[in-house]
Amino acid sequence: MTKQPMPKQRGVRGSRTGRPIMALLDLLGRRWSLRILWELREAPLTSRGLRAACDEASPTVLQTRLDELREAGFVELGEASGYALTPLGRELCETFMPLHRFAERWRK
Amino acid sequence: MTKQPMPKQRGVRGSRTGRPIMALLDLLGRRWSLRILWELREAPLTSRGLRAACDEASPTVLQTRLDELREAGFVELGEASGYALTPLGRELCETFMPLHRFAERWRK
DNA sequence: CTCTTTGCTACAATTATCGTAGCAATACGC
DNA sequence: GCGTATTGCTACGATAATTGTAGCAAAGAG
Repeated sequence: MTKQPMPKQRGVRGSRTGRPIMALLDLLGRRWSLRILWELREAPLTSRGLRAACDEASPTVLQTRLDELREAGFVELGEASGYALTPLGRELCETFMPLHRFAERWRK
Repeated sequence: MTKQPMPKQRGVRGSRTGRPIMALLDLLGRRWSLRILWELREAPLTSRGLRAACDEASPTVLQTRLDELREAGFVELGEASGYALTPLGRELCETFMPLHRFAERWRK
C-alpha cells in the first residue's frame, strides 16, 4: 500500500468536516483576513490602498487572502472602486463589529 | 545616528499603534486562536483535551497560543479543570458567537 | 507618446506551523 | 513502596506560510 498522492489540500481547512463554523474560523484565522474585512468595513479600497491601510503588508499574502475571501463570497472586485465587501461580507463584518468596543475596553 | 537595537518585537503586533482593535485582530488572526476560544466556550479543557478538540493540532502552536491568550487575559489555567476562559475571555467569546449562525447560513 | 495607477506575480529569505517524540511533575491503584 | 497513567509543556527537524523587494502587463490621463 503506497502513499496516496493526496490531492493537495485546497480551499478552506475544515470545510470537509461538515461544520461550517470550523471552515469559517479557519479562514478568518489566517493572517490579515480579519484585518482586510475590517479595513473594508466602511468604504472600498484599491489593492494598493488596502495595502497601505494594512500597514504595508506584503502584496503576496494580501492577494492570497483577497482571492480566498472572494471565493468565500465576502469580498468582490468592483469596476472602478477596487475591492469592496459583498452584502454577505458586510453582514459578516457587522457580526464582529462589537469587537471594536471590546478592544477599547481591553486595552491591555 | 546608529540604528537602535529595537527591543525585539514581542507580544501582539500592532499593540504599539495605539489602536487596540489592531492588536486584537492580530492576536485573533493567528492560527488556532479563534478555534481555541471557540472550543473553550462551554467548558474548560485540559491541554490534551483541547488538542483533541482542535483536530490534533500540534502541541507546539497550541502552547504558544495558550500562552498568548493567557497573557492577553482571555484564558487561564485552573487547578484541576485545565484551561478555561476568564470572565473577559467569555465576554470576547460571546462577542463573536453570532458567527455560528452566520456560518450555518453561509455554508459555501 | 509618456507618466501614473491599477491588479497581480516571481523570487529568495525569513517565520510560523507541523508532527513526532519525549520530559518532569502529579496522582492514582495496588 | 511500585508501576502506570495523566497532566502541562518542550526539543527537534521537516514542511508550509509569510515577508520584502522588485517587477510585470493592462488601462487611463495628459
